Amino acid sequence: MQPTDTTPPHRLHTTPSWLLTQTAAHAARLISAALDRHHARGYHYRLLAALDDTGPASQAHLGRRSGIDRSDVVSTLNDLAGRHLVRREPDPDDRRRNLVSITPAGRRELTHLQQALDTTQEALLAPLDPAQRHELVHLLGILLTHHTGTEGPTR
Amino acid sequence: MQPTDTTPPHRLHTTPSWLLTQTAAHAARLISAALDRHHARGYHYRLLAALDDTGPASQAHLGRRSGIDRSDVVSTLNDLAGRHLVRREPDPDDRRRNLVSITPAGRRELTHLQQALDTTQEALLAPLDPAQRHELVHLLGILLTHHTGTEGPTR
DNA sequence: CCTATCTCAGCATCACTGAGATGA
DNA sequence: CTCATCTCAGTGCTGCTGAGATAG
Repeated sequence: MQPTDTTPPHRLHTTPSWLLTQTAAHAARLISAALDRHHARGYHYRLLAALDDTGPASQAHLGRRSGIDRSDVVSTLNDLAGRHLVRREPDPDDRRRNLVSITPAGRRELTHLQQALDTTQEALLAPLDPAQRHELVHLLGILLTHHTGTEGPTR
Repeated sequence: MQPTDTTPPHRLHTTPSWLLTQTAAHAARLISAALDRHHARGYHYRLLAALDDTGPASQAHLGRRSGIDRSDVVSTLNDLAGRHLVRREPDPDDRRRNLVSITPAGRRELTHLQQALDTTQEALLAPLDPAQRHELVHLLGILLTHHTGTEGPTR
């Protein structure tokens, strides 16, 4: 076995998209591990957070707010409702809709998840000083608003 | 439909891991679309690039160099070999191994893919000026080396 | 015996598509 | 009729695990 085995090719090492996806993959691993300890996945957190942020909403609305596909909102909500973390009721004003709201238990669970994720953010950004963290968030924000504005915002 | 429908929750808008994974998702979309026009996927490019960078190698070595799982190297190589972009031959010195090398056609294909990806990088970073691009690459590089050094390097 | 390599089969998360049923 | 909503089923890419066969 050669010693220089796991070195990534130089070509990739300076490619922005490579750095981006690799770093994101590491972040996702950290987050996935943290959520796993609470028997949750990313979608669970994102829906609970969206509900807590904006109050009860229809599923379509929730999906748009949390960036989760309409189809995945359904099954994730099935999970959450099964654990009594959210409540699903028909909207009296529009019977096509389900009005989804977070339960007290859901809010408690969200608090736990939030704490776990805060710790994870810290671990993720450990090697950066505050100014660098701010700069990173700033740059990513520019890219994200540019591309969400350019591509498919509503979908 | 309310006008403020697709606004992401503020909680997520300043979370580094959220920005990271969202931006990476957009990058992946762009890249996937670009590669699709050449009937390729990310794994195809990464293996061809690794082969072109480091010359013929065993599959296990290739997997480590390109960060692709041993299992996925196999099926991706099946694709590439089927299109005559790589050649697989038994290693005379170690009959457990396949020696994989890139063919001239593979090198041509890699050139096309590289051009498509270069264009995509440009589109991805469009809203950033050169200094900002450099800074982004710098910051991501710090995070990546930190976490690849901390977590599982060999695996 | 133990380890490395190659291969196949399967699972998981995230993202997405298509289609049907219901109701506005 | 058209459109939005909710739901189910299925696909795809990336990443990973387990197990078997082969060979060092």
